[in-house]
Amino acid sequence: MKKSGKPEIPRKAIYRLSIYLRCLQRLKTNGIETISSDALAKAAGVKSTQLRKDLTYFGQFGTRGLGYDVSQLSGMISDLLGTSSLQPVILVGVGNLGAALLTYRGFQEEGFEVVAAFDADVAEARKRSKSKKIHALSKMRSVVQQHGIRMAILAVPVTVAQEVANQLADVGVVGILNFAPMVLQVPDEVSVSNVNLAIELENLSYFIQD
Amino acid sequence: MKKSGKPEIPRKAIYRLSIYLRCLQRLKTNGIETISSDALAKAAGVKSTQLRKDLTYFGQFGTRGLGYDVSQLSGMISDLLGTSSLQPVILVGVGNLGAALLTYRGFQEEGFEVVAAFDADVAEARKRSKSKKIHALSKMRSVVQQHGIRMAILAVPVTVAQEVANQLADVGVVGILNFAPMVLQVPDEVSVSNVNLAIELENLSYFIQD
DNA sequence: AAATGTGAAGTTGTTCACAGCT
DNA sequence: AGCTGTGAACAACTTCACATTT
Repeated sequence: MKKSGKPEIPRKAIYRLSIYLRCLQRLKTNGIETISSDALAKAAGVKSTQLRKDLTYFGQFGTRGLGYDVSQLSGMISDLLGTSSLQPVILVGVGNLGAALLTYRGFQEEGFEVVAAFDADVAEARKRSKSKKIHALSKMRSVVQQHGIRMAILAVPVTVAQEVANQLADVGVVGILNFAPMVLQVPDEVSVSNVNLAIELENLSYFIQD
Repeated sequence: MKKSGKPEIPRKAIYRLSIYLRCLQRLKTNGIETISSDALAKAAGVKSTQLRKDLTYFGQFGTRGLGYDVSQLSGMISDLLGTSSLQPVILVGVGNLGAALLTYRGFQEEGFEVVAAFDADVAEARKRSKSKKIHALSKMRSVVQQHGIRMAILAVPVTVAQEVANQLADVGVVGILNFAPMVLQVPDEVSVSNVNLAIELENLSYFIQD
């Protein structure tokens, strides 16, 4: 993963900010207006000093003696992360996993809209998903340009992942959430985040050994 | 995540060992018998010194001037990770995501077998998945005991995730791969690995800002 | 010559201790 | 009194430099 603009906030802090945001959103839903670093840290599963340090990387939002304004803080974090407005994304590869991700509501809930899906075999893909958004790979460029797409979810087989990643970079996608179990080679301006379910399980397997 | 037995290998090194294992398996399939730390590191997307350091945390497997024996090294790593024999796991929560994970072949390919799935509403779950493995939550204990299950994939709604996690811990599961977007509270002997797709996307969103 | 293994140096991330607001 | 903000100490991880083996 590469960072372009502000190199100052640690990668891990960014990750935790997303977690804080999730917690803050729940608090807001529950009508809670103010929260201390201690309570929020507990909800997020981190130490309170770490939470405060993470926040000071990009500003000062708290009131001493009182805590943080839930709604203000969640606004600041989502501004920073770039999710304060709905972001359009595409999904490439409508196999088992891809079809499931198309129906997954979690993305929409957190501010991402899957505006289109692509597959090498549109007919087959349509059998797996009732979604009307499925297009041939050749349509990628026009859809990306039309919607101003910057991010893609890549759920194609590992054998074609690199090739499709190249195409994505070529049509102007700069962020790839990669589900293929391999390390993608991409141009500098493209960031990749990897999700590998088998590796997660394997990891767990190590940690549960006596 | 908690570690019980060997505290000496860094968490991050364990994660990378899984990646190396994936690469080694591919090499083995392609009939390659020997590989240098440099080449393997490149395939895994890390520096070669890091790879060598990671390996020395649990032994010495290379031949100077030559490199590593692909098949021997992959054997050593999967022994360490505890995936050298097929591991039975259960899946809890057959909603959108859960149903998809049931059809996902990646787990089987990496040495995990989903032997049973559970849902609060078996009838509804059966509509989403043709799998014959779907049971009521109440059957968890007997299945876990019968198959000697130690790991579970948790894909239930966030509202019931903690409750189901408690049940899992109660019936003797010690490893949970958690897809619910929240921090689970579990007993010390239970390890949790979190996968949060929305957070991954959100993260990416930060890194692609100009 | 080619490649591994490793102590030491360097870097990054986390926690502490406490100063400073409200 | 309660809680945030932060420099400094600490811990974890990564990289370097090079000795060592085949």
